[in-house]
Amino acid sequence: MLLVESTFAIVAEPNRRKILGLLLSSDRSVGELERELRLPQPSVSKHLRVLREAGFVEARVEAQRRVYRLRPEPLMELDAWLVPFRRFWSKHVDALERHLDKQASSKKGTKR
Amino acid sequence: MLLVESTFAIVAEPNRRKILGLLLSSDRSVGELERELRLPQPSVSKHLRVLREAGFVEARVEAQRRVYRLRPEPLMELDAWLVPFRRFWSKHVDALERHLDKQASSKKGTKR
DNA sequence: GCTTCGTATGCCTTGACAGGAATATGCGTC
DNA sequence: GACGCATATTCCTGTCAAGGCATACGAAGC
Repeated sequence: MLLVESTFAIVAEPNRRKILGLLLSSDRSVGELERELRLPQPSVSKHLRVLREAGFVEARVEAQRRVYRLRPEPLMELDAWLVPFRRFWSKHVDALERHLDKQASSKKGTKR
Repeated sequence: MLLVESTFAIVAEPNRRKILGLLLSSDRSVGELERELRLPQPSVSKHLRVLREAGFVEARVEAQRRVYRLRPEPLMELDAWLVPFRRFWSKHVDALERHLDKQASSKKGTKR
């Protein structure tokens, strides 16, 4: 069966992050996720299983469909891990502003 | 050569998280990390290389040693990804409390 | 210039997933 | 109860990264 994957390993998978992002705005069935992500259905089901077993999502049965919804706890764990690092970089405000400037300018298409 | 690994994949590795945690309190040489983590030296060097190439750390040369120090940017990226999820769970965690407090703005209609 | 210390790199093996295809299960409809 | 739709599971395969080991490299001291 599936081995112990940390919270971090689970969100390391790009398609799983996309699933979480979609569920952020609203609950979705497997078929909806399948279409929006343009992934084969077995792939979606497998990712959902990983997410479900790790507590990221839960499913409710609705007729023949399973509608998945987001659960906050695992991502809160991830967030908690970041806390001491946030304290660290808040001491480096200059670096922070440089970083945000770069991001903003690259979004606007302004080359450095 | 090493392939491009996402920020997420990089922190998914437990030993790398330990390295980041140690560098949080103070800069450290490879040998210090090696002893504190009880890892073989090549392993430490390899993890440091991954972290360095992804911008998590940088090294300064000090005589024969290389002293590594933390850089905030990549973890800030990770933090940025979490922002919308924080908004999500803040609606859920203290939903009850907020419900009572928000009676003043009764016209808002904040249900889905 | 040889040795030693500190660190990096190369090679190899192993294991964990992700992806694809086929198949199974489960529910609703007729 | 056969069929069809929605989802889950199984099997197989390829890939890629971590770990172990040996070795290379570079600086410093003798």
